[in-house]
Amino acid sequence: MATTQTKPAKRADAQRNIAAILDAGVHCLSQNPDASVGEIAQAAGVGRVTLYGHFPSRAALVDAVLARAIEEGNAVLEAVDLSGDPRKALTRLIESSWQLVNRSRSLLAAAQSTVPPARIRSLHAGPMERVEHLIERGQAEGVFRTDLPTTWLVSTLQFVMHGAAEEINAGRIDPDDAGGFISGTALAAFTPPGRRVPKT
Amino acid sequence: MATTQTKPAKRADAQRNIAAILDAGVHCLSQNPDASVGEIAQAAGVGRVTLYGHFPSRAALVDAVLARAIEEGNAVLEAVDLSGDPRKALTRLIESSWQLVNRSRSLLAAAQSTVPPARIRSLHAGPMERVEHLIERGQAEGVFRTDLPTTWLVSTLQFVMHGAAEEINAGRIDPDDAGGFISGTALAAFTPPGRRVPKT
DNA sequence: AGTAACTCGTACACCGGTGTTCGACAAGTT
DNA sequence: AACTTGTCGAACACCGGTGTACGAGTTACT
Repeated sequence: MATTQTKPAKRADAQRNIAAILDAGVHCLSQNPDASVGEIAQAAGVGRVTLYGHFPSRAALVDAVLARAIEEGNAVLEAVDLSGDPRKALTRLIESSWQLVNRSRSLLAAAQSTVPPARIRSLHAGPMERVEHLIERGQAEGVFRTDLPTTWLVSTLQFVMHGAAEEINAGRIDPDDAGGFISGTALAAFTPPGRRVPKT
Repeated sequence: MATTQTKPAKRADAQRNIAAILDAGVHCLSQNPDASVGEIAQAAGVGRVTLYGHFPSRAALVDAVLARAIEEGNAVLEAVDLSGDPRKALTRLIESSWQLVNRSRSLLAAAQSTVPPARIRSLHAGPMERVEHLIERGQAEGVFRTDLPTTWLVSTLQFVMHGAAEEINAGRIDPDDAGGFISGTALAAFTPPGRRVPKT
């Protein structure tokens, strides 16, 4: 027994490489969801075998990459002020969120074909919860509709953000416009029937 | 000269098989976008070789399947009455559309990885145009917002429908609810800022 | 009935990706 | 300096999918 020596402590060298692989992973998979292990290893400036030394399979790699990306995104989102008028707060949240979504769009596609859906959802739990609470507060204050389930409203916001990302990627809308389009659409969509849609 | 004999007229037998392959194609690809040629052939009750006799490559097959599915959907949509109050008309159109979208969702995913994007868009031109005209009419009559581009509104509708399909497929919402959710969301999203969101 | 069109199964070559093994070598830890 | 831990490249077996070739057997047209 003595000191719980379960951790032989990875060598500094190895840690650097793991980080490089993760970086390369998010980079490659963000451009092509079907990027091969070889490509990623090469982009990381590392041998393919070395990569397998750290990640037992492609699936494990994708999982790790996704997890890190979401964790980072979650950290960014924590900085957003969600107090005050829920509509204003939502706008702020969207402004920060949609770019994250845009970047990791292709990565998510990669994950969907390798990582089990349950795992993906659990990874998304953090960010998800944040939006959900905000929307619930807005509903309680009467500025967001209650005739549709909260979860549907959350989903709707996701659809629109993901869709906007695709439109940008296809060159059909200007990235600078996206934020305004998304919040304009979401704010209107969340307005309770019978009430006026807020201006801009 | 004489009778334009460019068509040796396929044998009846062959036509039946082609139809069976197309049917099996839409069926298989709707469940798994990565369905192999072998699977499809088997589902059609046909040898793999026979399939290759009619479609030179997997890509050509997917293209044909998608084209037929869209053409059929388009025919269904033509029956929808788009006159009268644009909001009511939109509700009707959604009611007919979203189920089509739901069915061919996975098929579209299949196409996206094999058929060039330009081709996909041109296939979608028909249905797309229909929604677009309706929205434009609504904008002209002042019941739909004009502060966002028409194309964005069209896209938004698509996002929400596709998203709803995913939610159903994941078992998170009841198929019977979907139609109401989608039109409720879209109608609110299309309402001009400063005006009241229509009830139900 | 005769002929052309079509189908079928098996078998094959090919490709690209995955995951593993090996032995030589460098880099870090103590 | 000694030793453990990683790294590297090449080579390999394996898998599943695509597309082709062949030859024998059926099915539809006229």
